[in-house]
Formats: sequence, C-alpha cells, structure tokens
Amino acid sequence: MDKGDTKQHILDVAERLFAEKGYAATSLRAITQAAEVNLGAVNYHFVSKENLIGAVFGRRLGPINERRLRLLEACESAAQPPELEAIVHAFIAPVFLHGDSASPVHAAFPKLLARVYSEKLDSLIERQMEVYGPLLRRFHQSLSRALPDLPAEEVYWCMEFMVGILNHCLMSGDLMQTFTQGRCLMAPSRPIVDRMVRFTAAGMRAAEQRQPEIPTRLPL
Amino acid sequence: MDKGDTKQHILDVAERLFAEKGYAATSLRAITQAAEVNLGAVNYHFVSKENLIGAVFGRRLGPINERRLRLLEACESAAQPPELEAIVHAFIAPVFLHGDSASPVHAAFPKLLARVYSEKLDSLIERQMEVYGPLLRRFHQSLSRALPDLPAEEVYWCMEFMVGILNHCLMSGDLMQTFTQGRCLMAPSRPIVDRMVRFTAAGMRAAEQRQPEIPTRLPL
DNA sequence: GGGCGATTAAAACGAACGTATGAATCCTCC
DNA sequence: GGAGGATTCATACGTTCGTTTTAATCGCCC
Repeated sequence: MDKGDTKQHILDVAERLFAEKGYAATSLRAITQAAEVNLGAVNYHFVSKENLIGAVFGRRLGPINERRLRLLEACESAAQPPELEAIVHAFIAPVFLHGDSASPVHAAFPKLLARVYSEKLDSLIERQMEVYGPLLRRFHQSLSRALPDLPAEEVYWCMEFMVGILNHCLMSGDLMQTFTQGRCLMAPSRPIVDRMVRFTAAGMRAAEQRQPEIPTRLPL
Repeated sequence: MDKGDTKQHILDVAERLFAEKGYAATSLRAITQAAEVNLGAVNYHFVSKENLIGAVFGRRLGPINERRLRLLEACESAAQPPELEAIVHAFIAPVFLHGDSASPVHAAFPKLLARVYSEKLDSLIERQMEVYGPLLRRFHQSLSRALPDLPAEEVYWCMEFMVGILNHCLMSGDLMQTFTQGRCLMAPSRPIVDRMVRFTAAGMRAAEQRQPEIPTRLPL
C-alpha cells in the first residue's frame, strides 16, 4: 500500500459503511477489516471514531456547499429576481456531483449526508450548524426574493420540505426500489434532480399563493 | 408500580429514547434506568432488544395505517376522482394523531417512525415491507386516479417526495427550530399538516403537467 | 548503509453491551 | 394464610466495543 494511501482508504471505506449501517452500528473493526488495514491505523491517522466521521464529512461537505453557493450566485446574476427553479437546483444538484463526478467511490456520501440528520451526533450537529446555518440563511434570502409574497417563516418551512425531499431520496433510494419492485431505481442522474426541482418549486409557489383555507376536512 | 404497568412503561420510555438517540445508540441499560425498572425486566417482558423495538412499532403502526386507509376510503367515496389534497392529507395527518391525541407520551413515535427509515434494521425493514407495501400500493392507486395524466412510475416518485417531506419534518423538527433560531417550531398542529399537504399536492400537480424540458442549465 | 521519524502490526485493556441465571418478592386465589 | 405462578431483583457471563500500548517494519536522507 502506497504512502498516504491508508488514510484515504480508511476514509473511503468508513464513508461507505457509515452510510450503509450508520455511525453507532458500524464498528472500527468492521471498517479496518473491510479496508484491510490494521485496527490501530484508525486511531493513528484519526484520533478517535468521532474524529473519523468528522474527517469523512470535512472532506466532502466543503466542496458541496461551495458549489451550492457558486450556483446560487450564478442564478442570481442571471435574473432578478432569480428564477425559483434555479435556486432549488442550486441546492439539490451539487450533492449528486461532488468529487470526480461519476466515481463510484463517491456515491456513498450523499447517503451519509442524509443520515447525519437522523443520527444526531453532537460533534457533527455542531459542525453542521456552523456550516449549514449561513448556507440556509443565504438560500432563504434568495428564495424570499423569488417568492416575494411568502412570509419569511413560510420560506423556512419550504426549505425544510426541500431538504426533506432531498435527504429522503438520498437515504432510501434503494428501499424505494424494493417497494416498487424495481420500477423506480435511484440513480444520481439528471432526471431525478429535475423531478425534485420541479416538484419542490411547485410546492413553494403553492405556499406563496396562500390560497383560501382548505375546508375543515376529516379529523385534525 | 401497578401490575402490567412495567411493560407499558418500558415501551413508552423505549419509544422515546429510540426516537431520540436511535436504536443502536440506545442501550437497554439506558432504557431501564430511565424507566426506573430492573434491567432484567426487558428480557422478561420482551425477549430481546430487537423484539422490544418490534413491540414499540407494533403498538402504534397498526392504528396509524388503519386510520390512513379509513381516511383514504372516506375521500374516495366523497369524490370521484378523489381530491388530491384529501389523499395526501389521509397519508400525513394520521401520524400526528395516534393514540389518545394530545398525550405527550405519544409524541415520540412519529420521530421514531421517521428514524426507522435511516437505521435499517433487518427485522423492522421486513415488517415495514409487509405493512407499507400494500399501503403504498393502495395510495398509489388513489393518486393515479387523482392524477390521471401522471405515469405510474412518476406517481411513485411523488410518493417518495411526500414521504420525504413527512419524515424529515417528523425527525428534525427541533433541529429546524435551532436553525431558524426559534422562528419555526415543530408542533403537531393542524397548520403544519396543512402546509405539508398544500406543498405536496402542488408538487404532484406540477409533476403531472410534464411541462417542456427545463432548459439545460448549469452542470448536471 | 545506518540512523530515524513515520507508519504498521499484534496484543491487550477496561468499559459497556445484550443476555442468562437463580433467588427474592409480590399477587392472586383456594 | 399459605401454596404457586408471575414478576422483580441482583449478579454474572461472554462478547464486542473504542482505545492504548509496545514492538516491528518501512522509507528516506545525510
């Protein structure tokens, strides 16, 4: 194994296993065994398990969010107010397009990214807050411009729905494949991104219209 | 402690802790300690940890899905084709309205329900498949009727988005509260359900319209 | 080519886990 | 009121976990 290779290899395998099984359910032994490296290597290159998953995130999250911001700026300078679909696209697309694109090595991270929302590791939540906070506020600002009639609070709700759609698709694409008996398979291809963008943008526009109260229907 | 109380008490506490920390990260000792019962009580009343979470699910999932189906039938007999918003409502609302409604004891389950999508425990996935499979097909059927121009495969995608919105809101409502600095708080109240319903239905209608291809924009 | 920091390897540590065991206690019913 | 099943309790077992330690090995530079 070449020099410096072990560290990257551990990161790759850890990313995949964490994404598949979750943080708590994935042991360092499972990782080092799958990576065919010594158990001690993890505590040598990374200090602890918690630090390892921190490194897994640090490697990818930055580039993704940078691309998000770049796309957002692009669609803001392209039109004023910016096009709604373009904003949503700027948020969703970069997740499917990190690192050297088609490399299967990178396919695991989106799932892991989605998973961190459920497994709430304090150390990661903290980092997520630092990184996601400003990012979300930035998108909130753009969305508010594209949806001038939507109250600020409602914009946050729309963003929550957007994140939900994205994360769920990232996380349980294969589950869906099973449910639909293979009819819908989750591949990080353009059609899926477009589907999400179209769906989300339409939902946001409907929220803006503030149509008359839905008639009190069945319970709740 | 009254007779038969221990078992229910364990279920309640386990439900809450599993929802908060996840299955793998929650030890039986943490549960029994929080419930102030003996460690052995878990293995006495429930055989194993895996069986415990199975019992937690079994207690709630049935009633929720029954209510979903009842609402679905209601809105199908109310209009033909059924109203789109009513179908979506039938799927979403029951989750917020299980057991004796406002009881805070029951507030934890929705989060847990959402979490099982990320922590994929084989035993639960199996059960989920059995229960969710027919349910999803049933909703697929209704949605197809309400969205006659939407191909069957696209209906599944829309349902995936719907589940994503629901689950994400269930799971990270408190996280959102933090992000938005308390501006949006997640409470199982009617306004939130309506927000989700409106958003989702609009997204589905947009999917149906199959508008002209979005012009090739930025990468991916 | 020998010295030396960087890395890998093997083994062991204490802690925490899920589970099993057997005695103690409670509750019910005759 | 005491027999007997149901339940609770304290304790221990074997495993696995994350981490540590100590020795062996590699790679490079003077």
